[in-house]
Amino acid sequence: MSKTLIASFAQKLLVWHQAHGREGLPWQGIKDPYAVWISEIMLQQTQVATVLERYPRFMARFPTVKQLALAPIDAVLAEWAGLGYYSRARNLHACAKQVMEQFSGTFPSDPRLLESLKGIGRSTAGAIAAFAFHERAPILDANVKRVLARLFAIEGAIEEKKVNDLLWGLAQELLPTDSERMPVYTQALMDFGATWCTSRKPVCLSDAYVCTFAKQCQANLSNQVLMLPQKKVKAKSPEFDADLLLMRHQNAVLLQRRPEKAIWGGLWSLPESPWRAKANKVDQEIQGHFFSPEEILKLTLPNENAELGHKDYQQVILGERIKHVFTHRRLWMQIWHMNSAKAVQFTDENLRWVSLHQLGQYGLPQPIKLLLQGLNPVRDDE
DNA sequence: AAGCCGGGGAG
DNA sequence: CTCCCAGGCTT
Repeated sequence: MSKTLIASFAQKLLVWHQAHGREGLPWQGIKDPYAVWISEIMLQQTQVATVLERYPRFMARFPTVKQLALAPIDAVLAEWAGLGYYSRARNLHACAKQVMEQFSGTFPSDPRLLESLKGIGRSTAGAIAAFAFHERAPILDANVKRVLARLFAIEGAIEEKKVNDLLWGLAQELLPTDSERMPVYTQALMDFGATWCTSRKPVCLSDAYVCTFAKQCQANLSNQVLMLPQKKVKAKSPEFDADLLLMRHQNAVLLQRRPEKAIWGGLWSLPESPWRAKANKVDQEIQGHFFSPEEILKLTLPNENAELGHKDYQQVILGERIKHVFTHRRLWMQIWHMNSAKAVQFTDENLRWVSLHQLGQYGLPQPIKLLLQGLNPVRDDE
């Protein structure tokens, strides 16, 4: 490795940051560990533009770790709805309780202790320690992995442990000696990866600017920038079909809480059939139109079918067909509309009638939220 | 080591 | 369309 580059990297990066760093992001320059922690979790795998709107809202709703710890999980999930990766919200809540109980409500500064908390891995621990406590702890997010893989022309898929260990070692070596520089250095590193050393349109390949590291970057010197970092090829995501029951009783709709381990874990959604491998076109047309009300109930509410007796509903109407794309799956949801003559009381606490006006209090999957927003409430005087 | 977990923006 | 992202957890 280039000793010269390692020795001069932090200083050069800081000079770059002074001229080209991002400004005006609401979580920049924050010292409150709680506020730093929320921003770091929210920004995991999530775009800045999205977080820009949601971060202030979350902080206003849960201003302190104590208030977050005392809040019901449904309130946290409702505030998190639409952000995805809902284990983050569940872990956030659990972590707040941990901080209250194990650390008397004060975040520890030691990255190893931070890493012992729910939902905080090595990189997030490093970020919190650096931003809030000026600790000389490295981060290794996608930005840093890309920057380092290019600077040092590191071969091999970054998913491999050997490569990952190498990157962590470099991230540690490159840290500024002066711990007081850690917040701005960490911010600069992310800014550089996010705005200059980007995945598909890095500055070194345009003529807008000359990259600060053009003469040191091994990938640039060997014309390999777009080929690094290397990644393993992912399998094509499988496709599934599912049937969802949209049961209404006046202004209320029947919601069901999803199991924690599943996709959309812990959120409230419509009763849903098991997923099945997507059928071909002919099968779709055959199945699509021949479900009876009994069959829909049996598919989506197998254990509650008896409670929701046959006399309580009239007919089933073939509704929307919604395509939803996940990172590793594609799902086609067939919505079946039914009306219930009465609001059957369920013994299952995971089933609940919810007024259309109170949907905001529930964490709903984004496509379900959009679907239910399109429903017209029945007027009270009708 | 590999799979799982969302959603939206960029190209 | 595909790829990408201020990752971490589970198996």
